[in-house]
Amino acid sequence: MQGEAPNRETRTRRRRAEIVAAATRIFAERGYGGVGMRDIADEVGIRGASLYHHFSSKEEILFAICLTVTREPVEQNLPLLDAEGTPAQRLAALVRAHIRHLRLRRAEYAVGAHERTSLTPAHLAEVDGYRRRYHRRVREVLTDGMRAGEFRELDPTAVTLGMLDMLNGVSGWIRGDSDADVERIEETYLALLFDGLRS
Amino acid sequence: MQGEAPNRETRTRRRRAEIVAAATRIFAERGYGGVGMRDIADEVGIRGASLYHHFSSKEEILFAICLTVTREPVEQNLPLLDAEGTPAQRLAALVRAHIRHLRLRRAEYAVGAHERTSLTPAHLAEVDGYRRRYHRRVREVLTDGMRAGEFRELDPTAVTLGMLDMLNGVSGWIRGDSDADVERIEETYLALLFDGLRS
DNA sequence: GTCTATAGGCAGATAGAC
DNA sequence: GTCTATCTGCCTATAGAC
Repeated sequence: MQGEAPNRETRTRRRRAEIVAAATRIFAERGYGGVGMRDIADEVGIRGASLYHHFSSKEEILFAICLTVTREPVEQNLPLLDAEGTPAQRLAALVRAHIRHLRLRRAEYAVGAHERTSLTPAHLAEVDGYRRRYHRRVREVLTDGMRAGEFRELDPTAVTLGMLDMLNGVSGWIRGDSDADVERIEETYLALLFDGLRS
Repeated sequence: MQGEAPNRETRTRRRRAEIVAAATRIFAERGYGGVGMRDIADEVGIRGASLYHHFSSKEEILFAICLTVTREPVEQNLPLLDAEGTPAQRLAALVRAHIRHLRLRRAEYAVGAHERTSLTPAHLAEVDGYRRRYHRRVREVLTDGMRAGEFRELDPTAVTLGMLDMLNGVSGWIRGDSDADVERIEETYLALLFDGLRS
């Protein structure tokens, strides 16, 4: 049933999400090292010590942020590469989905890009696992397209890295732009990636 | 005269450069917040307090690092856009120069990209001034090329941002690669930017 | 689940001798 | 220019009441 009063578990989960959202905002502004647990707590409206009921450490909060920008793209965007269509069509769908997801989670992307070095080695390894999986699958589609003659023969690893750096970089400058602005970014990036600058 | 014993001023400048180099290495590894003044001093072989003879704060060291990756490209790469040749030829020269400078200073680029939020507002403004100047001049050449019909009509701002994000992203994954590897990156990126993926 | 209170440690920075 | 010694404050995390 929908619309019922949320049970205890749901309320706890909501609080967790609220903490992660608050931390994301201020980590993005001032950096992980420049933000204290008290700052996060203030933003949520509770005391610093209360955060430890939800997370065992500050780094666990950062880990949660980093996971959403590496696991979600694997789960939500990669399936588009398994759909029907030519490699170019499927890659274009992924580019669009990538930019849209990034727009939805732009602060999380910015934090993930800048603060990875503050993760514990174990957490960094897990995050990087998702990242590598994403890169590998993109590279595969590029290679498929080259074999099929749809793409020109270029170093697929360098193209994957360049393309994803270009896409992820959007999190560094995109603002709360309108849908129209985001669509223009998509069109420009697709045109640049597929057909290049030269007329 | 060359080869003379360095005077006092030169020795002091050398020490400053040594400190910046050491700080760059460990900031890149562990992040600005994860590194203490004692860590930097250890790397140089002096005591923490001695650093304050050369820099008035930890943030001043970060500022020095950030300046080298924003001022040097303006001074060394931008003049290539004023040389002879078509916009495409001049832009290609800039792309090559950008990648080569970035390779030389890859740790500095990585630190500059990740730790800008830890700069004071005044220092951030100065660093961003160079960055904006670089972006503006690149956008101008793109616009020139579009007007001349050499480039396709695309949003020049989005292309500038995408292109520079792609280039700067190289600092995140390039290792001490051979000249041949770096040249392959240059060729792949130029091909992708100018002619795109589609065969 | 949130609070008050505080432990415990570490970091940036300074003073002043050599 | 580098040292030893130290101040001062902040920050993560814990203990235990409500």
